[in-house]
Amino acid sequence: MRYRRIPDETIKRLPVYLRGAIRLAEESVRRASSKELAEAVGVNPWQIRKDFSYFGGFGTPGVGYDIDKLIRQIRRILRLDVTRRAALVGVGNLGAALLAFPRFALYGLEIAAAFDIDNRKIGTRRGGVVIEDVAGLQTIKQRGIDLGIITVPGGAAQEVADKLVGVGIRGILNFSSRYITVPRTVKVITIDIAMDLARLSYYLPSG
Amino acid sequence: MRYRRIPDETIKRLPVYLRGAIRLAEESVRRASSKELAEAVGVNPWQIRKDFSYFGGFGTPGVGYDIDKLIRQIRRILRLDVTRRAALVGVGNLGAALLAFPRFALYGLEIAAAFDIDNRKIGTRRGGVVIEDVAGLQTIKQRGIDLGIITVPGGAAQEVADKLVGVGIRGILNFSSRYITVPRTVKVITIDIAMDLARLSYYLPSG
DNA sequence: GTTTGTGAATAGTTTCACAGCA
DNA sequence: TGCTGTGAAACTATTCACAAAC
Repeated sequence: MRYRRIPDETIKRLPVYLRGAIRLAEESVRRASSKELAEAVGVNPWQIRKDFSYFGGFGTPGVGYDIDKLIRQIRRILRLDVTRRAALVGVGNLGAALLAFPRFALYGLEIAAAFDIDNRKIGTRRGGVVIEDVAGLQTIKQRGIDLGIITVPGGAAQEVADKLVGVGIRGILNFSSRYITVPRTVKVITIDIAMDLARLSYYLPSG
Repeated sequence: MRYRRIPDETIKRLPVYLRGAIRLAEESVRRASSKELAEAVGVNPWQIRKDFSYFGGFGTPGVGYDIDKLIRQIRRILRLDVTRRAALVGVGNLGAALLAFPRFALYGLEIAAAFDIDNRKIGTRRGGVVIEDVAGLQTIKQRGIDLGIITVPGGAAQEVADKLVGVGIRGILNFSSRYITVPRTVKVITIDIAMDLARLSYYLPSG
């Protein structure tokens, strides 16, 4: 395998493969060919093989992929072999739902702290964490947190992002309705649910 | 403008432009150049101009883009000029949060019905709709609903997708942890929050 | 002078086809 | 024989540079 830059699209698919592999493992599947994997995750076989080839290939010719090994390898590439801790800012409806979200642990993720500005919420418990005043954001780096989740209203998003960057966060998941500006060293992934639903509308047959 | 197939990536950016334009309108901005728009939405100017050019171009050379006209045009392209109605299936934490989500109306979207299998939830009101038994899914097409939102646990996702497709839904937003198989005439957009957080981990500086 | 719209050039991604290994 | 890994080909998307419009 010669070195080539790894396509961003490949990185986007790795969690999809991980999710599929974990599910197969739960169903006690030990081995799968790229064709079988393809069926489980909805990506075609040659795409899967190509993606894995960027990392040297995980499979055995004539046999396929060992599911447990695959899970370990993808976890390692995504740096999820050690549990990643995230801080969530903004415990509204969506924020509270994420705090109660059961799926994070499966991927080696944990929401380890939650912050809000509402005094009525501060000090109360939600899904395993006690909600803190945003002033406490200062402390998150010492607490081993290196991901931020923004679930505040659009108007407050940039300010929160600045704070997160200020305390040394390098990765932000932004659920707010605003585009946020950060230094180039910080990676932002945006999830705007309303926007995705809006996009879906485009594909509908006219009428 | 010669006809060319519209890139999928362009379609993905249209809601981003719409979101940015709506925000500028709220701030009473009447006109913006591609450069100003670029700053507001985080996409570079030539990309914006190219994207708009697929639809014939919306601007005036030497002047820029009229914000109100831009909003109308993008709404029309995304077929959001008439309010789109969606049915949500699975009123758990995430489902309930989406029912209370304020942002949909801005894009001409409305969650017009919610379904669950839990008798304790059925009949109760959440964010403007009364939760119905999933058996009632049969009726949604008559009620002018043509989008589906799946917020059920992974194990039930395919079954719900089949039901939605069975009653004539052509667009599905899938929040579940499973890849779902649908006929080619149906468009599925997947949002897996845990997966996106997992991907974010990859971009973190090692340590 | 300013800013759009777009063909051409560049860059990036997917698909193919098959050599090579189990 | 069956399946992986990968160079090369085909395709798709982004960036550039500038003519045309205001």
